[in-house]
Amino acid sequence: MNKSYTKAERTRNFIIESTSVVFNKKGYAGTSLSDLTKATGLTKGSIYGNFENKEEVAVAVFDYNCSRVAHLTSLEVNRATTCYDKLMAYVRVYRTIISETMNRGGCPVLNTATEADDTNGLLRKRAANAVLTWESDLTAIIKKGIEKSEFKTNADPRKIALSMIALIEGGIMISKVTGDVTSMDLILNTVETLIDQIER
Amino acid sequence: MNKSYTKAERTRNFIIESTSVVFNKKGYAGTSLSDLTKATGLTKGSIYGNFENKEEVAVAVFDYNCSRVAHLTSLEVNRATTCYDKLMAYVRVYRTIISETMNRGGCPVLNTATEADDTNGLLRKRAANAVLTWESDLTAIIKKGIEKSEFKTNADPRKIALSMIALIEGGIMISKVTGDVTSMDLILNTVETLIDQIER
DNA sequence: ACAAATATATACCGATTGGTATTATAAAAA
DNA sequence: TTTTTATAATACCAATCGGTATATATTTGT
Repeated sequence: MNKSYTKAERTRNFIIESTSVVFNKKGYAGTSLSDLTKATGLTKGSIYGNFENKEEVAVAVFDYNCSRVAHLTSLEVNRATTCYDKLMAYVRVYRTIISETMNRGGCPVLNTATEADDTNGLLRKRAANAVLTWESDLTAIIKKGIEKSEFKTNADPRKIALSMIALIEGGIMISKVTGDVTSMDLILNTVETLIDQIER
Repeated sequence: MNKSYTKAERTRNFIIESTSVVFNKKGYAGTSLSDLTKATGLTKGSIYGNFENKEEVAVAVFDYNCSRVAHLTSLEVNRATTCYDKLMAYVRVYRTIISETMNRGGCPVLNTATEADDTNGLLRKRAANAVLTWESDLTAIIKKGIEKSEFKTNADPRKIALSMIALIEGGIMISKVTGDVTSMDLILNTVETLIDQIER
């Protein structure tokens, strides 16, 4: 009975997965229902049988796109033992996934944040939450690093956390729009320097 | 005869100025012709008498929005005498205009880059060019600073330039989506540190 | 295997999209 | 001031938009 996914659940996931790239590339306003039927091979009726409206698909897709990155990140962060290495894990992850990220339309957080901040409250809140969660994850690591005397006591956790996020997101934007991955590489070097500088 | 602007030129500029915010907030795909008639008080016929299509308005608006920031920046940069102070001028400018930038829908380069990179070649190229120009402006200042022995000889101009841009653009995204200006403030502190560290 | 329940496809809806002739009006040149 | 030219408004176009009611398959529990 509940040993397997129901048909609806599988279709729902299928819709989410097969529209995840088109939504991330074209954005919420730029993606039409016909884009969704084209990407899935399903009809409008089938999509609206599993989702209330276009917005609900977009939100589910945003969550999915974020969870993909979050999964890879937590995998690498949890593997690291020291706080220093946990911070460096973020750099490693983004060095690894930058090419794939660019092929999939860029960072979903950046894309959704810039599109939705003035147009769609639901998506804006979702993107804001992703940023704030990321920030608190990083500050937690830095604070613990200070406690464990890995990091200097005068390090500003929020400043470091926000600067890391800004560098990574800004770097994706630059590399993506210019089509030059070396930009991201140099910017990630700066992130490493930033981390090195709070080491005791 | 050419002492004043022709009617068409004035209308063109009027359309650009009065749609500059709505385009920056809603994006290219999200802005409809009816948004343009609403913002201008003009009719479709009038707009299409001065522009070929919606894309041409969007491109002109992008140029206008960029020139606004570029003007303020060059004013502050040209006032500065040392290369160190020229770099710091960027921080001063963004500290000053962050609130207004947020009210006007965010940074046009960031917005256009993230929306157009996979959807609109013309706008993508425009945004890419804005980033590359900004990069070369900054690297020129840093290189000159190295020549003049203001900056360390081992400073990597492109790395510093790209990191400054990434921090500023990422900072705008974070502050805008979370509605918290203090984020941008802390991130601009990191930009200052970055500049301080290449000083001899 | 068979009903009941669920999921998908078909066909349609009014509204809005970007865009265009054509008509009316206002500005420039004579 | 009149005539010519350039500009703006009106009215319209097919296509597409997001969304829905209904009919048809397809799962699912029995």
